[in-house]
Amino acid sequence: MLFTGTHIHKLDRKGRVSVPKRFRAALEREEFAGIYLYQSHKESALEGCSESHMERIAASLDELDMFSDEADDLADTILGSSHMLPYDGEGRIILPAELIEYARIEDQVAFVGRGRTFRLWNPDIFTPLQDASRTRTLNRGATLKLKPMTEPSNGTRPRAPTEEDAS
Amino acid sequence: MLFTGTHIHKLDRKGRVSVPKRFRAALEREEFAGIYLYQSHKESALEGCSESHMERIAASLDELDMFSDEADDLADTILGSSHMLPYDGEGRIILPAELIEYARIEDQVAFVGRGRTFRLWNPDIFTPLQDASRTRTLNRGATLKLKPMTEPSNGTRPRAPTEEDAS
DNA sequence: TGGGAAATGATGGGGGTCAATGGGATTTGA
DNA sequence: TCAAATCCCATTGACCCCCATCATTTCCCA
Repeated sequence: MLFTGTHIHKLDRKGRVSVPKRFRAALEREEFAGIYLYQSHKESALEGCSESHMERIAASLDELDMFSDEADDLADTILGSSHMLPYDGEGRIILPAELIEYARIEDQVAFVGRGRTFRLWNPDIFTPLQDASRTRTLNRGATLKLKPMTEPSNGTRPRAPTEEDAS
Repeated sequence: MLFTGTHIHKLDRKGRVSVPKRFRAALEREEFAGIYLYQSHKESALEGCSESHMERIAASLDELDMFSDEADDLADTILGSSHMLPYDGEGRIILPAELIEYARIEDQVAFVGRGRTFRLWNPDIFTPLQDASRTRTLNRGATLKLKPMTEPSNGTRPRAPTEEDAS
């Protein structure tokens, strides 16, 4: 299952926000009923993913040289600052104050699908960035080279940086 | 199965439009009963595809360097702006207001087949473009080089790698 | 081959259901 | 014992299920 689309939901005065039904559906096979969030290191946004994806990240970090600066930094920024957020009975999470502040979220939250992961934004910040993104894509004449069809991926393949099928 | 031909359907006052029977037939093996739509970067049109095609797009993005600017932009413009639209019992979808506005659709929608994908247009905009494009093709004396046939086709073999783009 | 019947696809619209939201009550943990 | 987290229930409005009708095409048989 993929995370797609942009869904804008309200942050209530208790700091709760509904996770879009479509995203919950994409996660319903997960053992943990909830999501993981951590600060994006590049954007004023939050990165979100499933428990199994978080395990994949941890496994990838394991493979980096254990004492490299890069592994240290990634471990700190991702694993160290990640929050495990369970749903309440209505499929909402409580957004920790630290994350609200980091992403400069006010009364609305945009859930933006990115395939295997998603991001949370203040919609007022995201919308202009998305427009800029679209313009750059157009100017760049970017085309996406599609992979050959394979059987439906279940996302369990470790993300080793291989160069296979560079069609 | 391929998407072929141009089919003009009516957008009703609830914002619904029937997906052409031929297109639904091309998708009937999909797990998700519906289509994906997103804004074309190049045209005043909407791009449409199947769930498995969207999975392919996501998988291809996964292979680009995860933190590259280009992958980011494509994720925002395709995955972030895509809409997953299920059929109702009669094979119709609800066209989101955002997409209606983007493609300047009024009371009719043209579904135009493009092989593995298709596009949605306001027919008043598409028809003149189609005429122009046909004229250009004729003047250019364009020919299409066909790929050789591969083994006895019974339709069950996974497709050979293609270079088609996601524009 | 023509015409009428039947099947199928497209369109219109009513109403029930459920996702999103708000807020009170209860429990938990420091 | 207080504050925060969780549970629970109410509200509302968008979406989806259902059915009825209309338009085409297909089929069948004279």
